[in-house]
Amino acid sequence: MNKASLPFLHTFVVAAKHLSFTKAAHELFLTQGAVSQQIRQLEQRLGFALFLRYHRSLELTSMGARLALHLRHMFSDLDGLIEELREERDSNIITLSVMPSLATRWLMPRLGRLQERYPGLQLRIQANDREVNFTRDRIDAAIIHSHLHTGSAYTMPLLMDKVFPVCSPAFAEQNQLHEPSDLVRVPLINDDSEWRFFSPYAEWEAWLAKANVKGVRPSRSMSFNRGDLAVQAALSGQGVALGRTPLVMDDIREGRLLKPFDEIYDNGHMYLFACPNEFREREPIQQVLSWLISECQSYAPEEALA
Amino acid sequence: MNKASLPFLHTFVVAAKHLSFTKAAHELFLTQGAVSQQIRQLEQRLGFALFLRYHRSLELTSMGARLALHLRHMFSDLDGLIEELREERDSNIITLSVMPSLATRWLMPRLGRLQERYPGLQLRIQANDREVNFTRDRIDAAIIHSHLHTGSAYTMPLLMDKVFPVCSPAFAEQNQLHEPSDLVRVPLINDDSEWRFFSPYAEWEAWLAKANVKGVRPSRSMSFNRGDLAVQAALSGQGVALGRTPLVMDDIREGRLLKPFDEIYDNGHMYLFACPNEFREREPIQQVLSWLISECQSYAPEEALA
DNA sequence: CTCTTGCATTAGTTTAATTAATCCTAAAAC
DNA sequence: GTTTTAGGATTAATTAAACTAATGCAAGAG
Repeated sequence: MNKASLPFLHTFVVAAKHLSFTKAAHELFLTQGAVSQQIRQLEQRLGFALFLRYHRSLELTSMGARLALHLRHMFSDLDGLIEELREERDSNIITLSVMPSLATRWLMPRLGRLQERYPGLQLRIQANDREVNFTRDRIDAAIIHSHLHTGSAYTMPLLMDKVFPVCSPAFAEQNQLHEPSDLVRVPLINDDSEWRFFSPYAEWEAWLAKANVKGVRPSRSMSFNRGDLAVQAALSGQGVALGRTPLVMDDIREGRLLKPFDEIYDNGHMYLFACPNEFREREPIQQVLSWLISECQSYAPEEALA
Repeated sequence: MNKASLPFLHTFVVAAKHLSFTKAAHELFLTQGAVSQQIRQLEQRLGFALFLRYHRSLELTSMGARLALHLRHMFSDLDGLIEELREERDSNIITLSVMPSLATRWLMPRLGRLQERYPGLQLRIQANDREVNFTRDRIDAAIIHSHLHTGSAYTMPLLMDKVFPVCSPAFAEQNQLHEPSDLVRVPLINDDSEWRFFSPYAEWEAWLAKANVKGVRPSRSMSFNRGDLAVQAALSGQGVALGRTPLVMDDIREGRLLKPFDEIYDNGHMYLFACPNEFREREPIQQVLSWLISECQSYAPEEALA
């Protein structure tokens, strides 16, 4: 295939539709001669005939017919995609990908304020555990859990992700939790949503090491594959869960959860806003981001967990 | 989509591959400026950006990335099809579509002589009941069963298709079949491969009417959905089948089947060779056709059934 | 601070497609 | 049988477009 032949293919499709160079020329705002020449050149380059020329009529060869069919679909698919991409550009609907745990325990309770601030904004939340891929997925932006910089996308830090045990106030009272070594006596609730197969208890182990606790085996505990379920279990007094700041800050501030020890394990991760570089300037993206930032500042985790 | 943008799409794919206008220009034997302009124009016409330009590097926008992906597949599919069509043109392998009944009872026994005559010829028989469609199917030629002219393809009559009862000699003897009305006493074998739902016994009824036989109900007989099976049943003495000339001529000539009555029903159909007009001149098609014609002449049904 | 690299831009050139006019053929009309 | 007509082929001349080459610019490397 020669690149130069490409526009001729369009002419060919039109000619094949009409089975007439004259009519095709009219549709394409060309002269009959131009169409005739384009088709002739195309046939030369392809190496096979597309039309059978009769007295005053044309017929597609079987190759020509198959090529025309293919091209019709090709062009309409291409038009479809371009139309789709154009609509995307104009759309006010932002699709935001968020991890399910953060979505339920942090984003959802706050979404009302976003609507208050930007009533025209249409946000679609896509709760998803997969790592985001802006090329593959139809996503405008995401809140990701990662180190500072990730790939080529634009990122903006939102929330520090620190890790520490939490439980319900009643549970702490009942089990006399005063110092980390008291954990030996109680059920530990684990969140294995990340690194599930490689090292499901890594965070507990890291925290226990930091707190210098020996002899506690997190593996005897109950385990959930979603962070919010682990918190939920702690809330209902099932045991001690390892909370991450954003997932438990509201509950701690409002007294439903308790942070019985001071030790904090900082895994170096954070929650980041991310979007393709070229989306950074889009108004609805800016609105979402500026709202997220103000939301994170006014309810800073440090404050809540002091 | 503008027709004029089409060649630019190719440039875009190459530029997206290299993420460099300079390298793309090199691959395309153009200057860097030409690529730059093409991409700019393309972006204008599409209405959205394809690349993010940085200091000394490019990045695809998410729209650009999706478009590039689509186009890569599109071009490779197109190349694939064109390659396929070219191979077809050069190929010596002829695919001939034939109805299964004619294939087994007429064509197969003769194919040896074709190989003798044209040892280099490669023939692929595609036994198929569907009506052929040279645009849809990958078929070079066909033997069809029809009236004289059919559509726009090139056709050449091969064999008259006349219809008359046949049975094995032993069966005729046993059942004393002398005149058509004797059929009242014996099982009739039906071939409902055509018109199965509309009027499965049409041909028997037509023949019986022609022979002026009353009171014979073909519907009580056994029925096959393939003409060759009906003949096979007659050969093995199951009853009287309605033979069509080409399917039974060999068996009659060699005494395995008998034509007990003189009446013949001519349904106006015939077996025709058919191929797309543009294939008429291809050497292997000519060989097949000339062999078919000579085969039909040297073993003319009239002769065999005199 | 200078050099290099790579994209953008522009005016000018070159290439290629398009037109317009004519030719040709076969079918339809007369 | 002759004429007319319709539609594709062909050609030289025109026009439009793409491309080049040169320059500018900005950022990162040395």
